[in-house]
Amino acid sequence: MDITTAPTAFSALSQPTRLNVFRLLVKAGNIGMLSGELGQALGIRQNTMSANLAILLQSGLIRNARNGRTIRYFADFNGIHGLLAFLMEDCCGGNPALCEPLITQLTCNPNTHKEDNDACYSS
Amino acid sequence: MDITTAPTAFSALSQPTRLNVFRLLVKAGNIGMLSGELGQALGIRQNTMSANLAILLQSGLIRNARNGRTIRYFADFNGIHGLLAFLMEDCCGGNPALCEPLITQLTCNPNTHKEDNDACYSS
DNA sequence: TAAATATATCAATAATTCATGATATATGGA
DNA sequence: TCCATATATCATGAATTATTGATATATTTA
Repeated sequence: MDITTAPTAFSALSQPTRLNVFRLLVKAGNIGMLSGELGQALGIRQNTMSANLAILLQSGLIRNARNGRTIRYFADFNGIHGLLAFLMEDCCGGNPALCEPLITQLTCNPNTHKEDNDACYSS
Repeated sequence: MDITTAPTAFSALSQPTRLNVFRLLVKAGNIGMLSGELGQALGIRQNTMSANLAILLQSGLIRNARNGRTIRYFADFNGIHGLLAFLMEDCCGGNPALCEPLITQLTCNPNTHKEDNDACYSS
């Protein structure tokens, strides 16, 4: 993530439908949601949803996987982590070593093995 | 922060100059930077910088304070925290109580009293 | 009060983005 | 092979956004 790619990612989140989609996918975690489910949940027409999902995909904040006729979308926690780390770089008075693990915890990643990310799942 | 205000904040970060400004202010912490310093640091004309600062101000991600002829700008860590908390709401499999303190730590707030926010400053 | 400095506002044009209707592609089932 | 389902792509017009030159406002100093 750098100054050329980060604005694209923030732009992807700057539109209400796309932000709603993203938040639904964050909540859905590694279960994800189908394109049609997202459209139905948010009351968005098919082609509009498709176009907005394409913009989110290109931003690196979500990913997808086809399964038969359906395509399932997921939040991409690696991409989210990269974006937030870039945004908050050198926060806390220029001590990135301090903030980095906090960002990692914030964006706890259901795509990784559970044992790599216990903070996300332990009580 | 809600679905009507968050897109405005992400839109504010979706433009390279404004994202550079924001990151400089995050690094500057409670020292902040003058409008003119920001323009000089980034090579941006005066009125363009003023317009972009106004957009960031309206987003709630930065704040300012006039001091004589100059106006000093600061990252608004309360606003940042609100935005990221909204973005990542119910992350980690729907356990907001788990993620909330992580977001709080991520956006450690130099505006608050040090003793309220030790994680940001202790080694 | 007049000049200088720092920043904001205005008006206009150029560029970008958005939702939509129509259509195309991909897959599965009869 | 034909049809139905799920999703993507295309072209277009409307709306929004960005930058710029010019000018205005606020503050300090002479």
